[in-house]
Amino acid sequence: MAVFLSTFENKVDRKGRVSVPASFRAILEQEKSKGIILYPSFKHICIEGNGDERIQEIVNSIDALDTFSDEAENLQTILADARQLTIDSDGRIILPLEFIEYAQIDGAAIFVGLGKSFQIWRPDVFLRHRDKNRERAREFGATLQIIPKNKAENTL
Amino acid sequence: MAVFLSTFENKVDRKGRVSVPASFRAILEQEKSKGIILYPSFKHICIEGNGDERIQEIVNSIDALDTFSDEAENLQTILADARQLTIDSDGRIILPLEFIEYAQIDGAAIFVGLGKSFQIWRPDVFLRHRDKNRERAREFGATLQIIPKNKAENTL
DNA sequence: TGCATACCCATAAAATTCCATATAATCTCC
DNA sequence: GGAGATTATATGGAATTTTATGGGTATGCA
Repeated sequence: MAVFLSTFENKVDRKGRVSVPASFRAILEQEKSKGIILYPSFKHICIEGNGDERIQEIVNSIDALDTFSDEAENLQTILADARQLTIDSDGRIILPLEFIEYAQIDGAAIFVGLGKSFQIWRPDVFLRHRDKNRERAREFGATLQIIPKNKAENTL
Repeated sequence: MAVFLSTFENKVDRKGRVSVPASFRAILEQEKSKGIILYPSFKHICIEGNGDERIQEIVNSIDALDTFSDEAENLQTILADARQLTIDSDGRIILPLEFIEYAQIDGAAIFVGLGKSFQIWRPDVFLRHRDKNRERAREFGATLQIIPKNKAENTL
């Protein structure tokens, strides 16, 4: 399985266009993803990104829940806030204004690979976030649990 | 399968006409849906909408239930209150007066993608609803369980 | 006739496609 | 192994197409 890796900083022009890193595009293509799904992060001031199979998983999860439950509505919030964007022939997407505003992006954006997904940040905000994370990791020591393949579960 | 995603605000003119978002139209077309089916929401002050396919699922659900159960009656109410509307050559529908009144729509409407269905709201009412949902989702976001693709095959 | 609906057209804004170029990465042949 | 050639990537701008929306007109039914 190919994963989103590394970070790339690209420019965002006046129209909100930004190149998707070539290596990310290659992964999406391999997944046969028609486009790219973006939605605002719950936790951070950044945009979360996935191939479109992730959305299928969310829709299936909603179906498995009681239609009127709070859990179903929580997941529907993601769908309502998400946008499916097509990658143009030059490998670019247009960042919708609401995402540019939410992530405070202006002139440039950083794509951060997180394995199964990626994030898009305003560069200086991301650098501060990374520094904080590194410091915390040093403090507590990174105790990463590797989950056996057959027990892996997805959470947001 | 394509899903209804994102939110779009469109104007409602004096005749009650409103453009169906192009991406929603594309999904209905792909489903070969003859039109668009709307009915008032049980839970919220808004209109629920979907293509023929989803209605077929609701009909099948009713069949599977005890004819005299409360749940069957609820679902039958949906069918009784539902209207099938045609999308005109410009991609618009005419919102029936009873729905405009129920959802208190006046001048503009927001289409909200929820995966297999969507909702139509009065904009300011929806914004309040969304803020509430976002807050709750953020609270519980970390525990949202997404069903992995291979485990979701046998739902619905 | 009067109201509701379908159909047609015009236009402005937004999205998409196309083209050009500069820079970085890769290849090829000597 | 290295210089030049070739390809891929990122980026800017312009042209074209799609979408949203307002208005008008014909059609039909009560």
